[in-house]
Amino acid sequence: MGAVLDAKAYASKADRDSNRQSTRIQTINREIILDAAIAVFAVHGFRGSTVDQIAAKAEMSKPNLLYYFRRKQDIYRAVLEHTLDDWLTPLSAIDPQGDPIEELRRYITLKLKMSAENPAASRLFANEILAGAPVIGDFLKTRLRQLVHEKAGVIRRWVAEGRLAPVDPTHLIFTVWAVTQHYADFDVQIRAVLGSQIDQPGFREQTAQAVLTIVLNGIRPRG
Amino acid sequence: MGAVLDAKAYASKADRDSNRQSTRIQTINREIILDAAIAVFAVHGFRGSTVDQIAAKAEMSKPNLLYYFRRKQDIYRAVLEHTLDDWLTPLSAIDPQGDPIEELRRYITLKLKMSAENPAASRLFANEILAGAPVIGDFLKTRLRQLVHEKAGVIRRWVAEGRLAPVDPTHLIFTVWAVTQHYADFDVQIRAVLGSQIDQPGFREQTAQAVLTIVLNGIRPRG
DNA sequence: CTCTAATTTGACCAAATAGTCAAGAATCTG
DNA sequence: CAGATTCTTGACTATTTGGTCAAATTAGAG
Repeated sequence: MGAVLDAKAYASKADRDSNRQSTRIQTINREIILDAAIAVFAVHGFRGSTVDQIAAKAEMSKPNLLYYFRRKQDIYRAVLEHTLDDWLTPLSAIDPQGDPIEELRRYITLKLKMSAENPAASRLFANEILAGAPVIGDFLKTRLRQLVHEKAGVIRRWVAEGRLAPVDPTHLIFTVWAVTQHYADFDVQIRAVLGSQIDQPGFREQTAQAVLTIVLNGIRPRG
Repeated sequence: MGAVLDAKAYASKADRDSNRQSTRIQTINREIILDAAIAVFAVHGFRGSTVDQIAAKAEMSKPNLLYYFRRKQDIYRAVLEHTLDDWLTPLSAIDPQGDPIEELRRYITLKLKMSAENPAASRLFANEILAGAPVIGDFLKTRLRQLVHEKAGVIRRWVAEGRLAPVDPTHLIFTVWAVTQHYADFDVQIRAVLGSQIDQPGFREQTAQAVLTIVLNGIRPRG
């Protein structure tokens, strides 16, 4: 898929030195920085995060970090860029030729899995959206919008063919997003309510089962 | 219900002067400040918001604002306190004696209404939770936890009596929270995807209808 | 109206923060 | 190994930010 957000001038000193290929150290350190940055931005958002925090988490001096990404904004954009594609893949993968219930089951399961395995990515988006989507706003209005319209069309066709109960396709997609995001973003709240049982093996499967029961039975056509 | 979070020393100069009653001006200005503060904190969270922003939105000088709330923390706590009770009321109101489907329909409808009418409150919580619930953590682990356990018990009984399809009660509550919060917190994303249709009259009813269809049909026992 | 207490604010301070820079250290290339 | 390049960092600057304070203004009680 490639560059999702508009490339912004030059991100670093290394970049500015013509478009030479990245060195080994550059590759390693950029990865380290992005990993540290997503953890920090996910908790406090862009405004609430500091370059020092990211540098500390990356175990790197601040000037060194700024050697790879000249400005805080550049780190932030890079992190979003780095995560955005992955986030859309599950929806893209819904297959119009497949079995409706099976496709949606797979979609929900995959989304829940991603939320569980990479909650920081989910929280990063949540923060960006809460702040008014200053960086990914255009992306939402173009790429995301188009993808949702496309997949809503698929679901609408399934409904028309009687293979799904009558349901508003867009709101169905929103509902799935809502629930899957929730388990990542509100993890602290869920932990507070459930206590230790969240760490028991099988909790994830149990969650998936419960969500699938609620959502799928709601859209499955009555016998 | 009263004080939800632990009172923290004295919030303001006025408070410190013994527990004299609030003056007219105090009442007005505290209200103005809290209104301004919720709008600011809802967008950028605690760390990302500045006292100057709040003062500007309240059309008040910063020292004047700090005359009513001595520290940024105090404003933040007051805003959360001010909102927390309202947020729980709908769940509290679920009546074990009522009709299951009717009770849940009312709960979901009310939650959606609150999200639509006061999205800032919803986003304030979202930010607090994303930041790790530093302030309301205790509240979540005590009051919220207890309330959820109680209402989960009610739902479990309904299921046992065959008045609801088999469903995990806690996950059902989480699902409802997820969806209702989503329409407030991710408003920007929803707007980006739907475009202008979100502002058409009847959109809220349409949303409620769609959500109720998905969730309720999923838990309604099959004929 | 007068006196007191409450309210308001300009000017200020210390700490935090984004970002710079020059010089030293490590790495790579031939 | 030698020279060039890349990488790293201590020390620094300008700006932002949370919070203070004394003095001026306004509101309220009698």
